[in-house]
Amino acid sequence: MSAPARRPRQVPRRNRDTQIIEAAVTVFSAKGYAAASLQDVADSVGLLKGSLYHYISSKESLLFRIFQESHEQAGVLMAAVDGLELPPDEQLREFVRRLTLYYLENRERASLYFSEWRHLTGDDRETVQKQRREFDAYVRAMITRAKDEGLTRDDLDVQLASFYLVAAVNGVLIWYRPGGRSSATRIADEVAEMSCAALLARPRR
Amino acid sequence: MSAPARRPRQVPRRNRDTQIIEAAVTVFSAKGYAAASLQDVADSVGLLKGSLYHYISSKESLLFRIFQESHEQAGVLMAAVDGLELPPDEQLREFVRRLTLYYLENRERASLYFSEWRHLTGDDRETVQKQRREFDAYVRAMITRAKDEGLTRDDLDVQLASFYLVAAVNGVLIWYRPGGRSSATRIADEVAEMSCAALLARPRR
Amino acid sequence: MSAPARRPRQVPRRNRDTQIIEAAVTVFSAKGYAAASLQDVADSVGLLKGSLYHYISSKESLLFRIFQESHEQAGVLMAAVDGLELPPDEQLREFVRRLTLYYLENRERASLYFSEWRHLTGDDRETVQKQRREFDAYVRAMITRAKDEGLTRDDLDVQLASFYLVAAVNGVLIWYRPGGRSSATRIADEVAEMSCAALLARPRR
Amino acid sequence: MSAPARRPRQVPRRNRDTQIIEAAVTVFSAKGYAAASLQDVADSVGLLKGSLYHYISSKESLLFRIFQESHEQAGVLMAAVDGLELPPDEQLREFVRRLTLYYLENRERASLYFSEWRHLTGDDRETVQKQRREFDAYVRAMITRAKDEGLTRDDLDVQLASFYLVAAVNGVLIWYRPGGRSSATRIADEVAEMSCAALLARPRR
DNA sequence: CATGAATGAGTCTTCATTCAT
DNA sequence: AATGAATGAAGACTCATTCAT
Repeated sequence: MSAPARRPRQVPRRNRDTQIIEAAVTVFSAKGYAAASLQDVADSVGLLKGSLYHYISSKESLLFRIFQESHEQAGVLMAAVDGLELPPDEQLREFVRRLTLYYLENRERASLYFSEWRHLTGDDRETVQKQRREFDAYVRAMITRAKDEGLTRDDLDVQLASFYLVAAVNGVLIWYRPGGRSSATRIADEVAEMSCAALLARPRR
Repeated sequence: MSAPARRPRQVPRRNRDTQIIEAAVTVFSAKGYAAASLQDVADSVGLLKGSLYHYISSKESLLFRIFQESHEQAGVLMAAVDGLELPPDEQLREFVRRLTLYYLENRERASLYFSEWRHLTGDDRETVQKQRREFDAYVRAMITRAKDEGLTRDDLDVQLASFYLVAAVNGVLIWYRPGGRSSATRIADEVAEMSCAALLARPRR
Repeated sequence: MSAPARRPRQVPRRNRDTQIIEAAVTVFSAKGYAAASLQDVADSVGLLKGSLYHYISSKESLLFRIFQESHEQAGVLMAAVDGLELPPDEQLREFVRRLTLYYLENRERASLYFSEWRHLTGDDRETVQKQRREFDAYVRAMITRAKDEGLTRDDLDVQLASFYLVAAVNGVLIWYRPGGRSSATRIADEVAEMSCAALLARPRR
Repeated sequence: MSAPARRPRQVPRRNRDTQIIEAAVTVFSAKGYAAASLQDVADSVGLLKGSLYHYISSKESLLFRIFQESHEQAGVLMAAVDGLELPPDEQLREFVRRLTLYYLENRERASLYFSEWRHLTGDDRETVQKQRREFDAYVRAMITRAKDEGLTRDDLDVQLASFYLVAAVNGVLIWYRPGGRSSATRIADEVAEMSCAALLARPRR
């Protein structure tokens, strides 16, 4: 009794919030949002189910927060690529390369972003859809610029091409399994190469 | 007398089995397998929840049957493409075109196949994984042949390229929304064009 | 079409009724009445579940009919033993011997009789309870006679002794497993020997 | 202040766990495990069906826990009898007496133990079967010892006799109804007397 | 902050029973 | 007699969420 009140947790308390989000990313990504339970999340941060509600307001809000993080990171990536001020074809290659790398390093988060948006409702859903449209618009603009400069096939359907591009790059989330023969950089280079080849006119090399 | 006039029930009977599978495809695809309930399926075919069990043995088995249908259809498609006996590059183009068309016409079924396999367990899961590996092997073989005949970049990573290809084509399931400006054939042609461009060396055109 | 209408079943139709009861005895005895399903019974006679209702009016009635058969057989046994007109001690031994043999030969039926009466309701239940009381009365009368003739301990509690006897003999239903070292007759003799020793005063042997 | 006045909840709390087990013993014993529902159990402890799962992990596990308690109590009983270090014949009598008393005082629990083990599956079942074999082995050893010291009939079949003994004593669970003419001790004495008479050679009295 | 007990609605599944054919 | 589709009620179990302590 005389012992000074000690923090009983050995787990460093700093940033329970972050811990919870990370646990949720893992759990949701492993089982799918709908099939995952908050119990799983609570278990993996060493909290009781009920205690989670000190940090989140609902299961859905937890998902939303994960999405917001992904969105921010995508924003950073786009800004960084823009900052390079490259010509459209090189920008495209660089964008694909960086996006691929980002995916490889954040597979769980990114997978959630593309497969579980369905489970958001109301405003959360609209927010995310708007953000996704912004992302698409960015890609479309980039390709449009390339086309305007004659770097693509003349008859390229920009909308279709940008969808194709995004899906092809996202694909890495599905098929990549860590520990394969190719390094992340190698994969990113290859994906960028193929994506550029798909969209751009033959470079004179 | 020779053919007694059969009252065709006003309830569109005849193939409850098929009805149920189709309803399940729609429901699972709309809400996700885990979030969808058999209640939803039962409602949409006009049966009580419990009555479904005359036709299925479990929710998972229903998913599995949907998968098996998709698998069979994919088999038909691969056989048809093989039957054309085309050179590798043209075979690739034709394969992508047909697969895209198939996806566009069976969006729900095909989406399930790629996003809900996680919810299969035991033998069902293994069966599906084996089938998926067969599909991948088919694609890989096709690309390998193209590479062997010098139709691709010399340093193309076949494994990586085949993953990329499959994902890019699958992508159509994510972004295509019916009623858009482009016809299905147009889309299929474009997707095939981009996919070939991504993988094959520049043809002399 | 020209072939004469044949009985399609290879299973000899004669006595579906009996078949069903026998199947029910086996199924109920294997799983317990409550846990057994009519599906199981139907399967094991090669009928559909719904078709059973041509032969039975309810699951409970099926149980009741099994009980009635057991009751009749017990009646036959008691009558046969009575017919021997033995002195009480020998009658007791003979009764136990024959009852034991009957149990060994009708383990499933007899087990049901002692473990599943709970699931009868209303009149069925009362009927069976009355029959059981008759059986008890028979045993009690036999022991009373033995006591009256000084063949038992003087202070034997007849009621208690008859319960004990019945339970001890019934026990064979629990522990006997066919294929053991002892023959049925051997077991019956031993059980009779121990039962008589338990109840009767030491014979001068 | 030193001992803050705790409001003892009006709901008789304190050991929900124990309450639940006891309610289950009563309910399972009254209706049979298979026919009893957790609803019944929940009702009788004043909880919602789903809330039971804070305390149990499944219906079967609840049954298993009941069994484990019975097993422990049987262990205590055997140890106590062993502790008396009696000669085999007196040990047998004492064992039967105590076991009978235990049964009379724990009729529901003990009945479950003998009639519902069928509904355990997997490891639970094996555990219980092993425990039952241990119990049988104890009884067999006791009778073997008696036989070795010439206290039984020379040709006694020990295995058969021990089965008979156990069944005869268990019988009390079936026929005893509280409130009868005989006290528990009286019954226990009588059962012990009859059981010893059944197995042992006639003492010189 | 954290607990842990409790809720209430919902999920999949089973099954005795009915009935038109 | 037999089928097989359908019912309706119930059962075990799960889970997001709340709240007194």
